[in-house]
Amino acid sequence: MNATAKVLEPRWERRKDARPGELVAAAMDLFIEKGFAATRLDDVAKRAGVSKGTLYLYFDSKEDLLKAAIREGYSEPLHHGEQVLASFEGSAEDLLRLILKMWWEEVGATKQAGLTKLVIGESQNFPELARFYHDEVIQRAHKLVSAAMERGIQSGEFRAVNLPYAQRIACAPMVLLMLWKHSFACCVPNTVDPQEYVATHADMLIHALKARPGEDPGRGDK
Amino acid sequence: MNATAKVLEPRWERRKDARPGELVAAAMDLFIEKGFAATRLDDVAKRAGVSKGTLYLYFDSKEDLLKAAIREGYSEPLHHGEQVLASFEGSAEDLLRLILKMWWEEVGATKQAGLTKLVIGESQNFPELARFYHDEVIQRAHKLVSAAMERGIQSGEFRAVNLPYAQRIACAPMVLLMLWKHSFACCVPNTVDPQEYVATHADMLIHALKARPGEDPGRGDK
DNA sequence: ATCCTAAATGACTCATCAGTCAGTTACCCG
DNA sequence: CGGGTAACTGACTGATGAGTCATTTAGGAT
Repeated sequence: MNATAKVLEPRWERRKDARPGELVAAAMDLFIEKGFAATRLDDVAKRAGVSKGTLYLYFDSKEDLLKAAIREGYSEPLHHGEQVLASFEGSAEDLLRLILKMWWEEVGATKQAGLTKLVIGESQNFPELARFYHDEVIQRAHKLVSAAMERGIQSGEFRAVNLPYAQRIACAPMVLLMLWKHSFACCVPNTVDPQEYVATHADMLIHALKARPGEDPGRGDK
Repeated sequence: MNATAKVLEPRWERRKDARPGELVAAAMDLFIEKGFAATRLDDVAKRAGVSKGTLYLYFDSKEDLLKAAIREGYSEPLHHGEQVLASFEGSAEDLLRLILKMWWEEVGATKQAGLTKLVIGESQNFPELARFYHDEVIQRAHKLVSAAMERGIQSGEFRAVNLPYAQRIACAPMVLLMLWKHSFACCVPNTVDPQEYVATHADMLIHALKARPGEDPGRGDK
């Protein structure tokens, strides 16, 4: 070392405000990369540039850290989707296509998509986490898609499908593509082009929903 | 027990042929119930009525045991599906509806559905397992659905959709319902009726696929 | 009856890691 | 400048569970 180092270089800094965010970011990366059980809190702390003790100054437990990562990862794209829904002025078809496109661009294509897999995998071990994810993420996403479809049904653009189920079925291919990307995609590369997948899904969905003169209107009030 | 017991009752029996099957059955139950990491091999052995040492006479490792459980769980329903496909004589619509119905009855509604979740969750930690599942289960299921859709396209009953993608999109809601049942269903009960879900999916899918006179026959582009 | 061997046992090792806490030190305030 | 405090450290504990292996014994062979 040099002469100044032993005097000036502090071994660490006090950064109370920045720590939680840095820890959550590190945790998100590692949870997504390795899975929940296989991620060591020592590694999370190291990546965030602190020791494990510091981690426990800001989070109660490993589960608490995961919950924070989920909240962090999904709140923004969901908020964006809700804004678009509120302000969009166009056909229900275009709205639905836009929502699917945004879903992929802002969640599916990002690393956050991996969080979905985590939650599904850990839901048995952490029921409270599952409930949290259900209420804060799934419900909001479902409301978005429901609202777009409902708009089309009201205007007569779509058939009167059984909304709570049709809406789930509209979401399923998007969720499964996210899961695919974080499970089989690495073992079996280049099998799915997300662009084409989402485009095909949107087309099939619209085709399934569009009202056509002289046809059965759907099974809406089953 | 009785007077003869102390002489005649053996502490254990030699049952070389029956052990592997019993161990796999026990492992499947516990893996599905608790997840892979949370399942202790001591418990698997206990449920199968043997000690952990015996387990290692028949399986190399915990991963090996999981692989055996997967092979055991899916080979029969897949085989049944392939038989039906080969012998079915009817419209492509009816074939597709039948396949979805069988999928739910023979896999989705049974405990085996939980294995899908396991594999997705552990795919990062065990890439070889992921590849195995992809080749032995996913590929075969995809071929089934593809073949049914292809039949409809050939006969002019269905539109000429982008088959590799449309087929994935047809499977996605089924897979996601299986995952739902083994993740959020226990925390948020009674939200989804599988019968109605599968019925709605089948209707939407057929609606999306059916060729109609005077409409664009092709890939649903605008 | 008794020998032989392989099926079965279960106590053991050893590595892992979440969570703790007594001690250390940056940095603010007077 | 030098005291106080709260941010930070990292060695430690305690629990857990996969995988091992020396020992026991069932049960067929002779």
